[in-house]
Amino acid sequence: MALSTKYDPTQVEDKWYKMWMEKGFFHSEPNPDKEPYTIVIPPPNVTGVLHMGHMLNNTIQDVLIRKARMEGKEACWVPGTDHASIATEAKVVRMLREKGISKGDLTREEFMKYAWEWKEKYGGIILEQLKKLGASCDWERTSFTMDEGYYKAVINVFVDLYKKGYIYRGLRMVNWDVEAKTAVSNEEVIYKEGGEVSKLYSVKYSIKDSEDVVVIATQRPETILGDTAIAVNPKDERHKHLIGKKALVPFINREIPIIGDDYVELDFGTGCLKVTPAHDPNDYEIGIRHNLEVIDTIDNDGNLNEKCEIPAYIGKDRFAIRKQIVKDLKEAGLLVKEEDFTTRIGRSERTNTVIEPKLSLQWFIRMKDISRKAHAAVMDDEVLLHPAKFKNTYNHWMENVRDWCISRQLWWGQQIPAYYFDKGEDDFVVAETREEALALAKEKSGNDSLTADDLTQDPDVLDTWASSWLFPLTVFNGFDNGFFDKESGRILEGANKELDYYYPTNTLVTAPEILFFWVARMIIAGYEYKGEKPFKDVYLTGIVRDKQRRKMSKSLGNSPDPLDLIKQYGADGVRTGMLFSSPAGNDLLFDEKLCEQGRNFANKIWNAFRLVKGWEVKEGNNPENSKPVSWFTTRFNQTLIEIEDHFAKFRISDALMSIYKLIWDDFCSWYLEMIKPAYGDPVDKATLDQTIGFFEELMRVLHPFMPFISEEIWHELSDHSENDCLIVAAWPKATKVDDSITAKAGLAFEVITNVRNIRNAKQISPKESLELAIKTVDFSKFADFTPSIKKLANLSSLTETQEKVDNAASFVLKADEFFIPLESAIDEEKELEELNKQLEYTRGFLAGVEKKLSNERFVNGAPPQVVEVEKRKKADAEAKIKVLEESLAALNR
RNA sequence: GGGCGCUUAGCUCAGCUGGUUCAGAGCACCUCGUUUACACCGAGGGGGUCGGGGGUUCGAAUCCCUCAGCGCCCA
Repeated sequence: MALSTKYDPTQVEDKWYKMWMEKGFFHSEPNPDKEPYTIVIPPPNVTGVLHMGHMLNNTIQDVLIRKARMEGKEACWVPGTDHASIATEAKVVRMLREKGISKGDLTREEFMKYAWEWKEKYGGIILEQLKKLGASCDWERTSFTMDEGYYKAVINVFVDLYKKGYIYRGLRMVNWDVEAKTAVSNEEVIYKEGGEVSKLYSVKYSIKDSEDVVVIATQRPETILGDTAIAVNPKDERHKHLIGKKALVPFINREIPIIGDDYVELDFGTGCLKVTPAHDPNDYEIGIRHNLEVIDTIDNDGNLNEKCEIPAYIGKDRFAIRKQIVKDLKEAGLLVKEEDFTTRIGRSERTNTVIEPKLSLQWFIRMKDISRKAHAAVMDDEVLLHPAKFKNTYNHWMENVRDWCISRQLWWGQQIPAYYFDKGEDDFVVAETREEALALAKEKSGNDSLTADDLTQDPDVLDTWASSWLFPLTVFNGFDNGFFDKESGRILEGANKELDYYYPTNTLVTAPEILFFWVARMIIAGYEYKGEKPFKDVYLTGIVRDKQRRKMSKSLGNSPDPLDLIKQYGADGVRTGMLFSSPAGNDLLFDEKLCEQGRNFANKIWNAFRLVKGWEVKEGNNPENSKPVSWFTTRFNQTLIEIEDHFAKFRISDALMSIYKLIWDDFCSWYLEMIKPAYGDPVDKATLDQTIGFFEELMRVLHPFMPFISEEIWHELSDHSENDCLIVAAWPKATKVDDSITAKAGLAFEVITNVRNIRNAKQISPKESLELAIKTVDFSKFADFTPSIKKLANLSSLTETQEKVDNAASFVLKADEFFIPLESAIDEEKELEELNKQLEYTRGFLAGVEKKLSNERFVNGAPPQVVEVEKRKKADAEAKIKVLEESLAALNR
């Protein structure tokens, strides 16, 4: 059999993924005999394609779920996608525009048809791509946040929260596009680089019952008529005497208070700020702080309305009025100054029109009470955040939790189930269906003649997070009929087999940037509806950045295509590369070299497999190999314990590094070299069986990280029946082993390294065998590994000596002296130099230890074992110094 | 402006409640090597007074104070 010296993942990976799918290894059903282990995927946006963040995130989830599966748990990883209302709607609108269709020309139903078509076409891309990565999701459970059942769940919850009094309508500043006559999200507002040229006007307001005036600076004089205060900084010596007085709005002479507020910057404009709560987000905040009146003078189409109180302005465009009012102010002698000014102006991505900040009625969830349990859960470690530093951040957010605005002026999403039966602010009802709404509306209005046609459903949809916060409940149909009790507003216990079995899930793996948007809210929903946390552990990954620390993004073009990477390095290589440098919560500075390292690792494993597979076998055993075998058994078990510890602490990259070193260093560099038969010789059956056994154990431990190559080698190493796949093989359990052998092996390795070092220093070929003589009081301690030392250091003999050996290279370990006789004369000069260097270092070391030991307070104060260690260090150093001094004396003779 | 966090080898980072994991790992680097599983490799090696200063302690990368620089979140 001629196996390639290079491992080729392309064939192997597709083959095994297909096989795993066919055999249904990914699928889970509730099984009372097994402990469940559940992960719900952070559902990727339907608009997206796979990016490096997904790669990292899903690799970690796959590692966890595969390990759990091997541990014999009922492992269930639920995949899904998120409808991402803003992003998706923007994409669909753009797609339509390219076709020459404007959203405004479509009915809601027509638009939704296009949107669904778009979703069907592109919405599953990421999930398909995840399969290339090896993600072992239970694809039969794939969920989408706008699925029929999911949609209903979201509506159920809205109605329920409304009934419980958590939902209310309130004012909020939105970005209003006066041309499209719609609110747009922050993401859809474009700010031109470097700002836009505008003017800053200084305008005189008179002060009531006084000859004084106050001069304010404004960019938007057309909003003067909506002013409800003038603010100055209370620290401002120039103006603070004005606080408490009243100013008069130009032309209409409305009295407005002069207030003090820190928001006002002393050196901007005149230091006096006109406050127009209806037309500026900051002014709105000031308005709330000072309880100011809100006067909305601009209509939805951008024209001034009757609230401006000046008939000549009513019905005219805001920018026309800006010109007009500047002229009027000038004529009235109220305009003090007019200067050029560069400012940040937001324009609508869709229409390029200047965004009008506009107050509108939105839906909110009152957060304080509903989040109380979720807050405590994290603080009390009921839900564990990894790394724990995020507990602080979480605490801070929860303590200052703000009400959540859940309405969005969009169509793609769950339409808010509120129905208006008249124009008044309170003339609405909330119900799951129009029929129920009608009944409620009749009752509320007292008008029994209302018909379904008289009801108008709120056109807005819910924030996407207001659906995805239900994800861990909804993927198990938590709100379906029969499972959700509408009276109590609780999910029933014992009714839903799946939810009862899988919930709470075990681990959530996600990015810290959505700790509040998503994670906190899932915890809130979990306690509100199930009375139980949604997950036990939250693993927060870092952000994948490029080498310049920039976040990898498509728009920057600094992100490699993950599928290209997989083609180049194999999924195993890329997974390993992602994990190599990603401690929890730390950003990952991605470098393709990491994937290369992963690929090289796969190749290393492959070649170890080729070696073992290539040996001829003879019956019997080889006693010389028994110590190497016990040594590796010990190393394996020690490492396994280490790995379990890393996993318990969610240190996935450390766990991987432990395996990496176990395979590369311990198994390949030491163990295989020790038991390897001479070229052309067969291996004895006992050693081969042991070695194959080790290899299989290594593949088990490797499998969660590199599922493909491990599965491939598993089947090639020995005969496994068709269903005996590594993916469902048992995870090894650490057993108690003899640790003393590692010290003996360690000594042997040290000897080998020193001999090799001498070879290197003296330019002696590894092919040339050497003799080694040891001057020691206990020669027997080398016995166990003598064959290994001879083999790996290429020694023709290893003997004990009572005397120093002349004309030999030498080295010292503790009190033992090692001699390698050389044919050519040794360079005494160099030898002296080397010995002196070592002596100097050891004397310095000894001095330090002695200083410590002569300190009475150390000897009395430190724990006995610490003092003991120092004493041993002292003895070792003294012995070594003695040997070194003797060697020097011999050389100087 | 409020809050959180970071600074350890050229790079990316470990280092939990102070003392044998105490100065570490991986990568990169340097020297030698086409030897018989692997050059996607092997053998060996160099490199940091743990951001600066002060303090607590017998003992500090680790605890406290302070200064400097950086990052993130919220406004």
